[in-house]
Amino acid sequence: MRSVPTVLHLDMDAFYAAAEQAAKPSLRGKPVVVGGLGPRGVVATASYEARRFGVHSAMPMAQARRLAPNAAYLMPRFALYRAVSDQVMELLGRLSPLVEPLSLDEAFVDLEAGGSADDAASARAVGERLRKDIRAVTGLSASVGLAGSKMLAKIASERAKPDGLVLIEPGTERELLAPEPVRILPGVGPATADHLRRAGMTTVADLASAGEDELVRLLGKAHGVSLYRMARGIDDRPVVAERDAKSVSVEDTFDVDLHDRVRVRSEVERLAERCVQRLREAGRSGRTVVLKVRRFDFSTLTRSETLRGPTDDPGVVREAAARLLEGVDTTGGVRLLGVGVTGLADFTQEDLFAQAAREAADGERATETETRTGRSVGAVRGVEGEPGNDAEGEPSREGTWGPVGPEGAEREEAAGTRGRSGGDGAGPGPPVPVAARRDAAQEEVPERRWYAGQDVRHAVYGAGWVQGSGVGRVTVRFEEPGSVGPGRVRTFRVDDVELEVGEPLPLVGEEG
DNA sequence: TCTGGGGTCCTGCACCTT
DNA sequence: TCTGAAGGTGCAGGACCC
Repeated sequence: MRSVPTVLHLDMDAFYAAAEQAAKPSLRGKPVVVGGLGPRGVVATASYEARRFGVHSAMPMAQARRLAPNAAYLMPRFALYRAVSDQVMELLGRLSPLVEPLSLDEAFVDLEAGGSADDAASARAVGERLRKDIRAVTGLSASVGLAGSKMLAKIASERAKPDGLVLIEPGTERELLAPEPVRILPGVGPATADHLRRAGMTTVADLASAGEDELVRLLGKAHGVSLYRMARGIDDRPVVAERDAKSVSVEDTFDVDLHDRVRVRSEVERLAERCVQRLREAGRSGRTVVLKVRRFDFSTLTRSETLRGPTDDPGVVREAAARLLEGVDTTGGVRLLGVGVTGLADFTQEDLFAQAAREAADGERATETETRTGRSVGAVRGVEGEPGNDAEGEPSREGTWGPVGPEGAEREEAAGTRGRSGGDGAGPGPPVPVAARRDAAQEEVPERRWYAGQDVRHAVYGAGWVQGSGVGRVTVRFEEPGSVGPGRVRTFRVDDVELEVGEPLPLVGEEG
């Protein structure tokens, strides 16, 4: 808690949807919904125009389509969002060395640590200038909250939305929070709110007057203590710049529940390989392998196994995940599978083994190697019984073809669904999984697939984006972020050789 | 109506070691 | 040698966040 409002919370307004509107002039002022387009997709972000129809984040896509049938439904394009996010984070970095990104579109900044503000007036000025700079550089609007703590800065930015700035003067927080519903406090979700409601507490004032002991009794030690403090406006959490990931995971929801046990197993192995690929890209290894299964009835269970040492070997993770699957009953069907790795380290058991081997080979300091854990390598690898898996181990890191762009893997993450269903004709359905793409590429030239919102380039008409595709045709609108007014629409055969995948264009000219 | 994906943190229980 | 308490670790599930 500070006596000056120098904790800044930045939140980009309807970020994904706003970025799409900035990239596609014909969508400006229109309802836009970004999310998974498959039958089990959900809304990631809805533009403010779409929100007027009742569409909001985490809503099933099918429901969103019923509420706003005329909205534009687009797949997320993380390469674009990440590029914009990098620009924004760069601006924040100029204000302070202490910037804590929460996601692509949100961050805390400690203005005091950066010496950029030391009272309410200077903090407000910094916030307003930041909003102007963000608009100039990205073309997008952002909301800013300023307060003496992270909790209140976040509440302030929520109140500032859209496109505003709210400063909460230190000293006024208790009074401000008292009448608010308990859900305003971080960490209070639907379950906790319901729990509290049953105990007769619906407002922050109710929590503050209930006392710490009562909240601990209801919610447990950690949650109860922190909630009591927050209810009284006390939040001492510092802005933390560096935070190491603690786990890496991948998961897929299937368009149709899987019943075939062999298929389930092959999907688990494929997910394990994708997980290890991500792990390796991050330069990490992990010790505990986690399998996640969501069954037909939405019940979810996890199974985990801790290895003797950290690994980034796809064969080891694949086999561990397969072993975990053995103990799970999948009769009735599986709608989601996931594989994750926790207990991350910057080295692998194999590194230690190699190091120990080198030292042993040197033969000079035999006693020193005693304490190393290299001896358990045999166990980690040996259990798997796959001494040769290194050769086939590493999955393809490119493995894309046709219209699936360089950020294919990211779209796959966000699409939420997999498989071949063509959807409703407005889009070609979710992208083809990496493994399937690799297999197909080896066999024959597959039909090219395009998805709604995708960037394309035509040899004659230039840059544009896919409006929809189906029955062998793809419809493209030719416009760029800087275009004046909606661009022209043309329809092509999906295999038109003059049409190719395009790169996201900067939302604002290079000068911006 | 029908519920994504990638995370973090906490709790409770079982088991093992000291 | 046996027993019980305490603490650490592994595991599973739940809640929450963006």
